[in-house]
Amino acid sequence: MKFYITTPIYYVNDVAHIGHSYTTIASDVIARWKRLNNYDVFFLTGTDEHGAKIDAASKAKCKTPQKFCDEMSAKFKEAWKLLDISYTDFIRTTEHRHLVSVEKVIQILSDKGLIFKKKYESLYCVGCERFYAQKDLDENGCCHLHQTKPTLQSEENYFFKLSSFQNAILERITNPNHEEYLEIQPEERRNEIIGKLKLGLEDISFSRIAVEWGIPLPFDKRQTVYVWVDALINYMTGVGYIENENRFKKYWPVDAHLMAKDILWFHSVIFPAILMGLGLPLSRKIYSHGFFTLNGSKMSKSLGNVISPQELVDKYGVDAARYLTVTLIPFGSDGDISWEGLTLKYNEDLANNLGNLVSRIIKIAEKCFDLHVPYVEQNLELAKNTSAILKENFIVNMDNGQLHKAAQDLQSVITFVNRQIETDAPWKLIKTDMNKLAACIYSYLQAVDIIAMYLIPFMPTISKKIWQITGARGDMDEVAKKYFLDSIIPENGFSPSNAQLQVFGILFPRIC
RNA sequence: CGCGGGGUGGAGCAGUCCGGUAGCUCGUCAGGCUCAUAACCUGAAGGCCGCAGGUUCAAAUCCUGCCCCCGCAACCA
Repeated sequence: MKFYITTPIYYVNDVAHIGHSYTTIASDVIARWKRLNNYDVFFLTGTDEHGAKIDAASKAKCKTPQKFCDEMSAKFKEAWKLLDISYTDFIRTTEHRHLVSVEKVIQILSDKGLIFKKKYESLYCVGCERFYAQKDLDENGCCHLHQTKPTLQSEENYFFKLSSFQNAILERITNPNHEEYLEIQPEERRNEIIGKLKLGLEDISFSRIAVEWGIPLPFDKRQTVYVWVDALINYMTGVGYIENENRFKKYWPVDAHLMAKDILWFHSVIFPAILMGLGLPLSRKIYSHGFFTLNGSKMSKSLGNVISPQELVDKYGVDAARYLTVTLIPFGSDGDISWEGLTLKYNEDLANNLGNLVSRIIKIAEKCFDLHVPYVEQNLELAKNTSAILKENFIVNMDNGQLHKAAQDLQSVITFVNRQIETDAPWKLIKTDMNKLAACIYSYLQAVDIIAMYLIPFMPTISKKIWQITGARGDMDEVAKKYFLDSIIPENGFSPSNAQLQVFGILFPRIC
């Protein structure tokens, strides 16, 4: 089975901050989870590089737009490398393969009579280089950003007959039985889209005359393709729409789009309309998450309160940074983030709970058996219970994109093991029953192995470290794939009796 | 009457569709344990579930009305 998942392409007028990181890490976690479940995953991310803003930004820095984009795009790649993002391909809208796709798409839509020329007159803000409706302006009729009065300008553009798709889209979004049902998560957002759709759709402009930094229309070189086709089509180019037909056939359509709520409308209305216009199958599912505020206020460059991937990694390490970013706020709703909150969660979930669990088990094994727990009996009871609890909750939550809930499931299972240790009281067994002690430690190791396997999507490196610490056998990914396929625990466990345990120091040092 | 989201113990949230002991994490307090990263385990205190009506044997949950907060502009995923 194939699974095609995407992040949005990020606009290169900004460097990666925690918002970009959130979407990208969440996608990566899901991608890794699907791989563990034996899916053939294609994971696409990339950068959006055309438009007037980029043109202006590059000129301000005395660079050509292309050079500017090369540098900014490279920064995103670096950030994703830092965060251990396992994307399959990275699409840039300035690449040749994309140019070819865009031209093709525009041509097809035009050939089908879905594109037409229209002259219109509207209020144009020179500073923003865009048109505004009266309702978008402030009480004095000025642009919010520049505080200047827009001028009345007319422009002749090519328009797309979006309006003719209204009913078709509505049907596909509202009817779960439709063969091309497009699921939108969370439900509140879905309702919002449906409500808006019912108000009616207007045809939208597909080209710009004054924007040079873009792809020229194949049939009118004086105009460039506007963002809708230029950006949304990346999902097609990325899997080989023109240049690799086999790959495209294999992976299309998109199974999951992740994005923040601001661009949900484009993905749930405009993109489906384009796809229908092209006669291609629609995407299956859209997950839209909320925005972050930092310490209660909006993230903004001018306030200087953005959090960069580098800062997060410096403070918590890659794996913890990934875990914290995607689990601190509920998926779907807006949430507030602060360094205090991040550190609190780090200490609770990772240092006190997960890290300490591994630590207490290994230390006792070191003390009593010199990291070599002898064969006594294969006690798999705890592992089976752990497995059963996770199987019931974690899997459902992951499939619904509820990453924070899946993480909670892991935490409660760690608590479950901690309780078992309290009940067994191995520190008493040291004095009374070394055989029982060995059996207990053996059982803890198996449970930890299972927890580690579920942890792989969130913490690809540390989960493997735990696998080594417990002396588990085999390539972790392979063992995990087998385990997730049939959820059977091997007869003598993942970490066999007499396995050589390892001491790695403290996995997650507490942070004050 | 623009659209949407939200108002639940000190904080942050779940529960609301499919009415019936109000749950989770953190914090606070008390106790236990000592293998562990001053960690872990147990227990307790603390809420008239925004307000007012209504339906019902029974409402946080359904209905009606009202109040308050936030997004739908902006350097943003």
